[in-house]
Amino acid sequence: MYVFPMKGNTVRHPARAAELFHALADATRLEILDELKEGECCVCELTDRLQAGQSRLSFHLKVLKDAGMILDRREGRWMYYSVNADALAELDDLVDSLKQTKRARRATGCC
Amino acid sequence: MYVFPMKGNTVRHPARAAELFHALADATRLEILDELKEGECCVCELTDRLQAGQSRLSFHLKVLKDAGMILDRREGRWMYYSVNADALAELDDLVDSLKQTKRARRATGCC
DNA sequence: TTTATGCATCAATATTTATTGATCTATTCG
DNA sequence: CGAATAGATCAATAAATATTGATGCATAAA
Repeated sequence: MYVFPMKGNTVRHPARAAELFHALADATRLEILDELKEGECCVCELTDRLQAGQSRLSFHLKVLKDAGMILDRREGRWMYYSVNADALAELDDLVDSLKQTKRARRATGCC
Repeated sequence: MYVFPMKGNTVRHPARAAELFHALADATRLEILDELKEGECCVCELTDRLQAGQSRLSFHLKVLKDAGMILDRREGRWMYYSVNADALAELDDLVDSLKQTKRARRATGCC
């Protein structure tokens, strides 16, 4: 399981980077994120919008949540999910690190 | 299989986005990319550097190549692999699109 | 033209991930 | 309280991925 903050790169944290990318490596999960980024939303609303079964969505929501991509919040009997902005920032860092050579990383003193 | 250019976002191309993220969703493949970004490199050198079997590396190199993440070039009996800069740009676009709301996309006229 | 090398590909297997329907839990409302 | 609802979790199965060793195909050297 991940621990924030995870400022860093794929060299130092390949397993964590893989987990984050894995969470994004599924069309259903990307569609969930596309819904959530419009604003937080409960599962029953997602089942309507994405025409997907409840247990299927719960499964994918769990993958996203375990990877830290989304946050959840209970309100009565509803669970509201939302995109985790920290994870998006982490993703930016990871993608940047894919572009940096060792030399560049040494230069910036990062990792 | 992907087709460049794939300027766009996860909303329009969730399957392609998933393919690209999937290619990155494995620690071995990330380590391969970390090597390749220092410069192009043949398989036999990767087996040394990553202490991994040849067929295993060939498998992962194929995943990366099919996703468009890397390019290959034959020279004599060696295959040289390198990072595909276009794919890194595409990845940037995808990550950006994860952050954009529909409203924002409409505003920029992108997709 | 034989032999060796680099690497792709295959076959078998193991492991992981995804889907479906069923069940369980928590919460709310009568 | 009991009934209804939202959603997590489980069990069974299916499907996709990964690993290993073997085989095959080019290229190159002898």
